Amino acid sequence: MASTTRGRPRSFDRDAALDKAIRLFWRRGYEATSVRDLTKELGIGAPSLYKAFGDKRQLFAEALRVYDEEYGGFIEAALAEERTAKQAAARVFAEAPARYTRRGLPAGCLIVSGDAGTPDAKVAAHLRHIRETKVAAFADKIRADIASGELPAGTEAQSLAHYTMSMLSGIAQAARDGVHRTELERVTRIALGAWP
Amino acid sequence: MASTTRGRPRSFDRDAALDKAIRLFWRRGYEATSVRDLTKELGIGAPSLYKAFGDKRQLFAEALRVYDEEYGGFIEAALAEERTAKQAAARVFAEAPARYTRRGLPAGCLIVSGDAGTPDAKVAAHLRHIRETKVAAFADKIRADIASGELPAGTEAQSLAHYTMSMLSGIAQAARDGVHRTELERVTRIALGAWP
DNA sequence: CACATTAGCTAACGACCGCTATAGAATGCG
DNA sequence: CGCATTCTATAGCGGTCGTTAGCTAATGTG
Repeated sequence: MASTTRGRPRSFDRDAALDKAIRLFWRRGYEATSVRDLTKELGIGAPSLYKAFGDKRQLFAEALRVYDEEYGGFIEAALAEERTAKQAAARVFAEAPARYTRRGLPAGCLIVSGDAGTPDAKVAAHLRHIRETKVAAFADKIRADIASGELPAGTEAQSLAHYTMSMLSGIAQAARDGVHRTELERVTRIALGAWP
Repeated sequence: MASTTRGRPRSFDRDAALDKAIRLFWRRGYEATSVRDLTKELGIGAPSLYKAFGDKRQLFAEALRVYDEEYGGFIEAALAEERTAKQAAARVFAEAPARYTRRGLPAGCLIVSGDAGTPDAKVAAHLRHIRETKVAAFADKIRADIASGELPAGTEAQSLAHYTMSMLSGIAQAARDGVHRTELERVTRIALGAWP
């Protein structure tokens, strides 16, 4: 019992459908993406969507998780792989403009703007939590560098982390407004100059 | 003809109602603010709202205009009143954290996030245009300082303007996430360090 | 007073929202 | 085959969206 393959098999590729949902949420945000939009884009009926993904909120949560792994996870990668916090910041600042303006993908960042204008408090809180987690991770790496003497003793870790992530939010928003990659790269080059 | 006071007089204060509408749009954005929300908050019926302000889009446009004069115009003021672009940036960076976290007012900035998540292309384009205008105004002042030798010859005016305004977008978003004024002030203090 | 003019109220329109009951189609198992 | 199980398609639920028609109320003008 609790067998694996009983009954009629699913007639669509769940992963491919999820990827399409990710792009739709990415482009329009949670609120402006309707279930009808999703069923149309995914090429499936509403009941199939609900069977496969739960409800709209659960689908969004899963989209967020996969987005963060596949598209938005470059921040965690930089924090993990670079030796110093400043090198991580430099790498994030170098990569973000391209990430936020990829051809064939929506501009900006789902985690920055996905909850924009939704009255759904749970969705907004979820995204805020993800953003806060990223700030905290950056602050941790900064603190480690302060402790090791890599960064000056007076450095305000939390504020420098907020600075860096706010800068990313800002250029993600600019990307949505149509600012080009090369210009965003000039902006982040300036931004790195504020680092101690 | 085209007389001033004919017919039944309006039973509510139009300016006060507009101010309430501004705050509602500011808090929730264009899309998430329904006409019903507005009529409830403004204490008037829907037909009165439509008579006094046109439709929802026109009301939003008027809210934007007045917001920019009363709440968001500190950027233009700084550009006009400060001698140098850097002094203007310093003033904007000093003022913005308080502006974005005023007690009794919504957090963040209507012009930054008012169009968030709306499928209404006209509304989005309108706000984008306002944002672009502000970037351009900043870039103009930077260019003047480059011409006068106040700023180094190699300074990228457009990018420095984008940097400054993206930083403001970023902290406006952070303010919406609940980051406090004092922390935002530390962030903008860091941000000013990137200026030449 | 009668009348034109303007505002307010009730109620509703058609369209869309997220979601689902119901019935039929496709599979594995016996 | 017959049957349980699982997915799909149609159609529609109750609710909200922005907006407005139709009527009443309140004003200035004659």
